[in-house]
Amino acid sequence: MSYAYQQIAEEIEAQIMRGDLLPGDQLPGEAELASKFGVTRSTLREGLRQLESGGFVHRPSPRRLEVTVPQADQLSTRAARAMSLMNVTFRELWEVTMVTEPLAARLASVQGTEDEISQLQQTHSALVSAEGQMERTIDLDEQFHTQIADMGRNRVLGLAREPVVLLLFRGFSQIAPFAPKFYKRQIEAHSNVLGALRDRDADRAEKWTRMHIDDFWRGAQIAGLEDAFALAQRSVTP
Amino acid sequence: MSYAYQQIAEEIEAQIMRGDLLPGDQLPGEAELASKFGVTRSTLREGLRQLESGGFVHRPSPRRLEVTVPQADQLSTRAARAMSLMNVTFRELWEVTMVTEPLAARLASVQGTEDEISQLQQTHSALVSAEGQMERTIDLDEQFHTQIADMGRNRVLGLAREPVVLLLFRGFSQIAPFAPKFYKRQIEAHSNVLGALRDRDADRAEKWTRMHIDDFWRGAQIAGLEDAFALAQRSVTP
DNA sequence: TAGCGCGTTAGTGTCCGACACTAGCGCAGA
DNA sequence: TCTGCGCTAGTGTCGGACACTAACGCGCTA
Repeated sequence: MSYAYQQIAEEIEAQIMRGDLLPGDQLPGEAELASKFGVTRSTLREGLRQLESGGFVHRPSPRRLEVTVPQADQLSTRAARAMSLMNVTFRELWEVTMVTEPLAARLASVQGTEDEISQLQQTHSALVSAEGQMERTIDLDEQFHTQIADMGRNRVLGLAREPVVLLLFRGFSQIAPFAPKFYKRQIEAHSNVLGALRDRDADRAEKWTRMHIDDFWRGAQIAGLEDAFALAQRSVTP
Repeated sequence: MSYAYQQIAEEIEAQIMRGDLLPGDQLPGEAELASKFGVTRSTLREGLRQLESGGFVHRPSPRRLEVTVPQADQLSTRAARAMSLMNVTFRELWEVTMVTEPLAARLASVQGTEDEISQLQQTHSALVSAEGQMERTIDLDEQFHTQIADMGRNRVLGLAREPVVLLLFRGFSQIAPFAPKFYKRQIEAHSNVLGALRDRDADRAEKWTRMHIDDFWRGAQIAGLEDAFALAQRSVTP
């Protein structure tokens, strides 16, 4: 509140929240902004960095600074890292996932398009043929669930569940060695969820999802992970 | 990735995630850091601003820069503003709240201490005596639910629900004028939830919470808010 | 006339040096 | 030993500078 760079960031953020600046709007050059706020470019730039990392502005090209809506994946990554630093346990993650994913499935069964369902089928097929490959299985599992969440047309659910699921499913890498048959059970569960979605059967989709997540939990118990800390390791994205 | 200030922020953040830097650790002075990274103070400071706004470092005193875990309320505020900018609807918020709050109540009935229950009672009493005062009712309502969520000892749930509930309950200000009797119904519902928690009755606590949120939704329907956008207005915190 | 290539220019990322202000340390005095 | 004061180091801000390049406009050519 007291420092100039902070005031600048807050002021511009407030203008965005108020609607004075709309996503897509281009901001003036740094020199102009600096003189408008009565500070040096160095100071102004510190404020801009803060806004940038908050996701309120970004540079589509080096010469263009424009207002944006914070991106979902940026928020998810931040949240996941924060949770990891807070040493949240798999139990905490699981308890939440037990309510978000069944909801996602229910919504998807109502809102999902045929197109999305066949895309989901493709992801599922890829998962089937990845049996035994841990890293790939984790990625595809996460993708399967995220696709379902997207089908539900609920961005709030998307934001709330993404970091949680991200951290939880990473735990599969610690479960798989203890229970190799989990690959098969996972495939079977996904297959049942997919079928329910195809039939537009909300209750069945929800029920199978719940059982699926519950099964995951049994795996975590076998691996002794219940109260272990979940780690956010950045997966290599080449 | 390419700019120096960004590399610095990423490098330090990585050290924190990796555990090379632990929360509470003090960082060297800016001059020393700058020379360590081979950049000027100005450039280094831009990186620090980015870390600061990400919640990874903070200044307890102007002379001390230390590593921190991102604070929950900071993340919630960011998420709430992002959701608001994404023009999320009350329907989306409600659908998620319908699963988070009942879960919170269930966990609270198991994990909550007697002390916390009596604190909750106090919040409830304050709500009763605030009947008719909209702003105060909204604040106390949010506090009541947040206290329950905290009782559940699940930080993931806390992070996931906070921004959602924050935005949703603000909508009460648009419902109240249409349905003045909602004050009474809210008080009654809270009272029932409180009773269930006192009896450690998880099912009843969950059920009443669900009904309570559902009731809220009926109010939103009466006010025609179902697909209206939820706004994140910063409440004045003096 | 329309399309293309090239030079110019404005704007960004980074650097350098400087100064006021103050938190926190050490030292001197009681 | 405790208290008060000056000093120092470190932060926030300033002003100016320079290399590099994206974007614009201009003229040239077909």
